[in-house]
Amino acid sequence: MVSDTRSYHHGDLRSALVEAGLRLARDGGSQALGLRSVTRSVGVSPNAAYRHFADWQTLVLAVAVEAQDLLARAMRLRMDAMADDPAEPAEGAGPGEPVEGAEGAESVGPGERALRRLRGVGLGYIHFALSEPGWFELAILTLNDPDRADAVADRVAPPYQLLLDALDEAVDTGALPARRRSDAEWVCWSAVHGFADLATRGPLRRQDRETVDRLAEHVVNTVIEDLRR
Amino acid sequence: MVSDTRSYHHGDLRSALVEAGLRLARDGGSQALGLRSVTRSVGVSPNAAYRHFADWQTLVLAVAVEAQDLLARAMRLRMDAMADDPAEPAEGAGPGEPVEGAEGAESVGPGERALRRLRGVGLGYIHFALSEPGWFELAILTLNDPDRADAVADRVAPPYQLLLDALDEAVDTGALPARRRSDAEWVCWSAVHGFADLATRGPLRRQDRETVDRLAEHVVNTVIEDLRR
DNA sequence: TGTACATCAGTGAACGCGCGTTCACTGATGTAC
DNA sequence: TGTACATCAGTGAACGCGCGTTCACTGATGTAC
Repeated sequence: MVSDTRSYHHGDLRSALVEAGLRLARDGGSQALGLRSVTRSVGVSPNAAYRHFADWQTLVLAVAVEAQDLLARAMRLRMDAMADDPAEPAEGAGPGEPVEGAEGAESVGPGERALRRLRGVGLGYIHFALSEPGWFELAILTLNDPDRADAVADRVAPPYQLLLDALDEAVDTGALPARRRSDAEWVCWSAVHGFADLATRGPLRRQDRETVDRLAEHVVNTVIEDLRR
Repeated sequence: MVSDTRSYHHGDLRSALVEAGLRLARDGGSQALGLRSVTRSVGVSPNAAYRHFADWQTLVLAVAVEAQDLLARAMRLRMDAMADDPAEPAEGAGPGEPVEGAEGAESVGPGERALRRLRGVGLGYIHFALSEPGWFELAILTLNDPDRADAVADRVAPPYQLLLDALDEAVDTGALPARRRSDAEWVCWSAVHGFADLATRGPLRRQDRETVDRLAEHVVNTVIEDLRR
């Protein structure tokens, strides 16, 4: 994206490959991420990729990390939007507008804000999965190769970090009883991730968006409300 | 499995292929289910499969249905075992022994029984996923082909039916407030399925079994307990 | 009870395809003197 | 300021592989008369 001078040397092939991978995966998921299809999409010979990645898996991993960051970004947007206004922002997950103070413009307390951000974590996760199933699949992808997987597994996934932070914030503000904090992330993550999977690949996959959105809110609200008791 | 006379005609090639598929998928998941690998494993030429299946996807679907039944079977075993004894049965998911009245031999009320069976649904699902990840992957597999997927999607999945029944039973016995019944299956299924996915493919995948079991019980108990309020 | 013949359930060879990877290479870039 | 040369970042062709599927076939089975 830097050099427009199409020369023999590409300029920044590495980023170009990752970007192309992201573009392909958006429609076709991880399946679309062939080494040949990615290089073809950039307009470069297949083996050119080996100048920048040790092998095919490394390339896929690099794209997956990017997808994880996109997921985290979408979640953050949703969290911020919900903190200021409990009503859902107009449009889904992508790089959309944050919807400046729509109607309920009176400020809310820190506890309520924390709860809203916690809901935003879950709904952001789910809505990203629904809006960008290809990227979502990639973001949660784990490769089978035991050694390889650790390369990504060892970094704390940004989406996960957002959940942890939101839970801590909820405890700090008194919105969540401290005794309920322990292992709460697994209850939340399980419910939200499970719903996302059911809604994208599972039996809810063909339900109309409205029903799915309603159920998503029901699941997220139920889990969070119950956690507070 | 019927004819031992290894003749030119196989006898029951269809079942033999499905069984071989199950055997291969147990170790290698859906990835191991190639048309060639399955026929090879039976000792038959690749195209012989076309006498019994329209194409490769149909074969995979037949094996997936079988895996779904295995999952349901394991869940039923766990449900029955837990109904009589809240302690976990000695061994996991497979065709194990039901563990006849271990220690707490006094009978329990129908409400408590219903709750235990509901817990059994969740824990049976999770433990099957942990013990037989290959089969589990296949059981929840959905093919991308839009027309094709319906063939399996249209049947009510036995594991799902077990959940619905257990929830209804819990309401009937008064163990679960009727007002909480609506959409409860999605809360339960999301949490349990999500945990199973996190534990088999996700970040919990390398945790020791003990920790995972503890978390599994925590998640299942939390969701069910909270549902009762 | 025996024979002719249709049907069934497999075989063997080949199809085209796309994959990840390796090899020897060459054009472009930048640095030392 | 110009030239020699090492290094870098690509190319083009080929590798072996395994895949799902199709073709014409043949051996086995069972049924009608």
